[in-house]
Amino acid sequence: MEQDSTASKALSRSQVRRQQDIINAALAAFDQHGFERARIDDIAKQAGVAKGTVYLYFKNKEQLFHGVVRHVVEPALEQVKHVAAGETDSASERLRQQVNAFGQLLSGHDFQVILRLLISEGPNNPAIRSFYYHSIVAPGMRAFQQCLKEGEEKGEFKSGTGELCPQLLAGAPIVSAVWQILFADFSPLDIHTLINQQLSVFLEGVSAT
Amino acid sequence: MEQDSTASKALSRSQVRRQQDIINAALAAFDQHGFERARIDDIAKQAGVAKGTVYLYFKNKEQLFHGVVRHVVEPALEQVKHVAAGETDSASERLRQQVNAFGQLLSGHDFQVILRLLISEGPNNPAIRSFYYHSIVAPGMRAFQQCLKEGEEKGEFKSGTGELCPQLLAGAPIVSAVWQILFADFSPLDIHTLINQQLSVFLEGVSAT
Amino acid sequence: MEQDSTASKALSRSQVRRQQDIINAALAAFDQHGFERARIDDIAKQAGVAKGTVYLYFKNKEQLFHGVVRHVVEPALEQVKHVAAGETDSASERLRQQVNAFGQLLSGHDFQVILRLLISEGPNNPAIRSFYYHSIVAPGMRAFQQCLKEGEEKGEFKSGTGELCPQLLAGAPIVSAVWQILFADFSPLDIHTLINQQLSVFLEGVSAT
Amino acid sequence: MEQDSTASKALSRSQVRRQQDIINAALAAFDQHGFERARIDDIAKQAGVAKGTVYLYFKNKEQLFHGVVRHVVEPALEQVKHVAAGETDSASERLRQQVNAFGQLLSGHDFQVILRLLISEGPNNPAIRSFYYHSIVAPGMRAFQQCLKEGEEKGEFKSGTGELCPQLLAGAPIVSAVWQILFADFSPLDIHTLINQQLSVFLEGVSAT
DNA sequence: GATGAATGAGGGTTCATTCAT
DNA sequence: GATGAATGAACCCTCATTCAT
Repeated sequence: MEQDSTASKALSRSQVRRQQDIINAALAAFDQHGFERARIDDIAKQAGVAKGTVYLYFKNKEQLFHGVVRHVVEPALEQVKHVAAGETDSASERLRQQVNAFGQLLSGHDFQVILRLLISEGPNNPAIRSFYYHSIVAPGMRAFQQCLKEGEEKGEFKSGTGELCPQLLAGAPIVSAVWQILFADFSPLDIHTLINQQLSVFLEGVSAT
Repeated sequence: MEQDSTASKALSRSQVRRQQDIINAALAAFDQHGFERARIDDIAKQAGVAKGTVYLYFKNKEQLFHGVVRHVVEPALEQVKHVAAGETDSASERLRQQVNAFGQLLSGHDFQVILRLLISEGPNNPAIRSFYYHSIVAPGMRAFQQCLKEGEEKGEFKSGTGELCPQLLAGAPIVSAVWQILFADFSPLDIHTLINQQLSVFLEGVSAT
Repeated sequence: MEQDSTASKALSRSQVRRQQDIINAALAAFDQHGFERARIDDIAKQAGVAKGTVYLYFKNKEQLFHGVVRHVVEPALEQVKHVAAGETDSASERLRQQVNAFGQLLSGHDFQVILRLLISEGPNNPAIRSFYYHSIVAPGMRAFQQCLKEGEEKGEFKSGTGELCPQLLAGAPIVSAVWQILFADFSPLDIHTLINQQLSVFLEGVSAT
Repeated sequence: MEQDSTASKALSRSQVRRQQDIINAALAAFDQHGFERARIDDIAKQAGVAKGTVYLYFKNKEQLFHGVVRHVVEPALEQVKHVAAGETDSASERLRQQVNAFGQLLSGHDFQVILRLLISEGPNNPAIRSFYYHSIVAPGMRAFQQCLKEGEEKGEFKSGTGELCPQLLAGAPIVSAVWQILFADFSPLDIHTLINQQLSVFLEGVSAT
């Protein structure tokens, strides 16, 4: 009944647990050393299993990488749908919620690791890029655009707002995450501050009057 | 006296040429395969030198990476200074120029490669991050902030604008570059369009009236 | 009392069946991939049992190999005794029968597989070589020699024939089998043709007059 | 001028020496343990080079195997041509020479090792089988058949001899080699004795009278 | 200075064997 | 007894770096 829809084979409770352990160990190792330098041996040790066991759950290192990405991204999908489906009257308010939700995701450490891994390995890994794009990015952009359009139609936003690139709204979250990855130890940057500033300026900039 | 300020030893004309060849070959290889997977062997072949020769110019692969980053970043430093020192009366106009210049940089392929490499290898390479931060990023952010402050003082921008994070203005260029790296083959995104939209909305949002 | 003389433990009917299944699967796998490259996993799957089950019937891969060899060789032992004990008057005729019987064995696919495995693995496996030598080869050679001697004594073969190496008569069957293993796909060779030609020439060459 | 016709790349004197060392070490290791169980590490050590060096001379273990086979087989090709081109008047005499030459080859340890390796690995390695068949076996068989035909035409051999399978004459050498590989430690068998006996009986069996 | 053959540590992956269920 | 998940030693091959020429 409560079959996991994405699992290729039915796994027992303890097997699921083990797989999670391996994924978490891999996430930590990828974070610390990057994909290439992460050692399967270390991941196994960290997960408390033998090296060979990793290969019972993932065909090879690349599939393990896929597993890690899915593990971090999938829980966010629900959230994305939920926020996108929000039914607030005010377009501004919905935009605030959506951008904040997006920022919430990218402020989490795991998501930043995935972003970094994606940028590192993505160019040689179209499959993972495709998964990420179609499951998170494209829906997110569509939701942003929908807001902009509706806001314009309702007269809340000035004319032309609906034609803006939705990527504009991703600016603050993305910049924050990249800054966090690269420059956090030279100068801190609070992601929510940045997002709020962006939202304020943006909404002011597109408001109808 | 005719010592090159960054090189540890004086290089003859042909040696400089050779070093450039190696750096260009390395840039191409790092772009194509990422830092870890790029082979010194291939780089040497591409540069038309023997493998050992690479080690005459760079102590090891990591120093070669540094060389590549410097090679791409240094020419931009002049430009940054120049734009920052621009003396246009209008703060809006200077901001436009500065953000456009920043976007110009990040729209170049080489700079996108460096951004990607930085995100990939930076976390394990504080030196390179530091170099990049202090030579490009910090000055850029200072220039942005200076504009915002002056604009507010002159009454061109509304009160509070000078306290905004300068990173806000990096949003469009950074998002464009990341998008280019990851999603260009799923959906195109023109960097200049995005920057212009961001500038319009932003300036509208902070204008004094 | 109803103990199987070669098995270490009494096996039930269904267990014997299982053991046979495993042996047959192993024979097929050894044939297809050779001993080293054959996977216990595949053998188990092919035999319709779990991997661990193989180890209930055979201590390890080498013992499984022994089992396979015995499985193919043992049924032939009866035949060898029977033919060797043949009581035809004519020495030529008995020789014909014996060599043909030998050829019959070696024309079978299973026996060719065993020959190949023996040549591959025998050098590192004196036990298996010894078993094969003492159970099949030595008796066979003795039977050949007996024929030659009796034929000479009876005046059917010329003087000195009894001193010929009995291995001479193994020529055609062995060459055929090796040819089959190695060169069948470049040029066919019919084992029975070769044996008949050998017998004709040989008998002509040793006949008394 | 004295360029080696088979080498893909020109090798210096010392490189040729090194390649020979590696081949010899590999031959010894393959002999002792078989192809699969032979360790590149051991081969390198035995050859007095580092493990990586083996891969400078051979792309992988299989190419090393090819190299070993060629190394043993190629020197024999000259001999084969020479003997096949012999111009003795008597067909019997030429046959004697040819079979003895064949036996000479197969009595050498190296050739026996190659035979064993071929039987072990050949079934999964059509290329090596093909090389062996076309360079040694087929020419040998043609030479035998030519002798038989000419002997019959000259009236030296009885009618029908020209239609015999040439493989008949390979009997003694092959049986000797296989015996040597498998049963030498149970019962010795002198290859030249066997060959001489085979030749005597055969020639007696096909002589015209 | 330039070369490229040689090095050898290192890592992903396989697979015979074990053992808790 | 039967299972198959878990183990971890073993091994092929790669590649950054060195150094004799």
